[in-house]
Amino acid sequence: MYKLLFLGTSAFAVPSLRALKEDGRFEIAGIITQPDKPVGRHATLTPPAVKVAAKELGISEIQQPAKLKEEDFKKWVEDIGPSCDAFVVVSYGKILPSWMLELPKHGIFNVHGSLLPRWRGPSPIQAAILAGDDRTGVTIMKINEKMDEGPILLEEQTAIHPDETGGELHDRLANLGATVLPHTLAAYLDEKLEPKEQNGSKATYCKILTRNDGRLDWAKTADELARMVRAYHPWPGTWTIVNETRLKVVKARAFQYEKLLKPGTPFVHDGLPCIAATSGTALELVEVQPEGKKAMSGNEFLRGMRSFLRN
RNA sequence: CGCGGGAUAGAGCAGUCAGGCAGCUCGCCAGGCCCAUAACCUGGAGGUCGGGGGUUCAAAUCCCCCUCCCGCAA
Repeated sequence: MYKLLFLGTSAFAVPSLRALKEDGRFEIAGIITQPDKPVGRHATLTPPAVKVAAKELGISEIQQPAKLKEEDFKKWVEDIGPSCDAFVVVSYGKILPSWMLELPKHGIFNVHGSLLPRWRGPSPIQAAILAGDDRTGVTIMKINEKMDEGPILLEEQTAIHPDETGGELHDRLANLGATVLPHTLAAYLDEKLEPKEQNGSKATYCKILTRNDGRLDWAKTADELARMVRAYHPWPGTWTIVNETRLKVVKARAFQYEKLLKPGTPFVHDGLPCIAATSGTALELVEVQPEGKKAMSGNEFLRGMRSFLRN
């Protein structure tokens, strides 16, 4: 059995953790995950998804260092690390210091949610949909000192469905990664697989997303905006301001609209709420969520908020 | 005690400030009209106004307490 340490935090990592745990070839010696964090309106201290899953799987050795250079943690990992064959990192959320890379016998491995070197960075899933890519996938790579630049063990492709949201693709890639991770890692550790260096000249990059990135910019075309709504659902979500109130856009459809309206102007077309974009395009608001309200169809939104019609 | 919005018919909302017949746009049911309808016309059913207490001749509306939902922020 290969001895592993698993580093992960969010839901994306859970299927991978589960797959390794349930595979007979590996032993999970411990978990490193982020500290419990205050979450939601009442700032309830909430454990990360990986911690919850680890407990379910009966893994008791769980480390949650706030900083990786913390004395106690460093001592712990330097003690256990060299006895491990490998570490596996899946959406852990912290950059590993170089001294950690040398600890396990055969290195540290990562599941990344894109076909590297395309979409290096922290939001590859949203980036792929936003860019209109028709294919994406997961990459199993060996971590080196540079972010997402390590040699590739395996890439598993999948088509992006035409209406697929970021959340849906996230879940599919999490599972896809989990199905290929155990045998890929085992093959490498068995010395049956030679990693390939990435072609850095083909690299593209994505940045970390915040809620502010979800503000719809009506100077773009409706097609771009519709892709953004799709890519950013449910995180970080997309929104705009209508009649001085914030309106989340959950689902939207782009269409051609020849009348000249200033970008950002709300109007009603075929009984549905729309907003003018640029280049003769407009976005139909299929499903929205006004602040303080639950999500509702565009139809329902119009029925109540008829001030939309004034514009 | 982080800031804020909300709960009224099956859905989305107005009415609350300033107490006085429970409303609007839809949906639903029945009928009519039409070559036709997600159109139009007529009629109808459907409400403990989130819950509890208080003030009042009278409370969706004013006062106190509680529950639940949501936006922001972190």
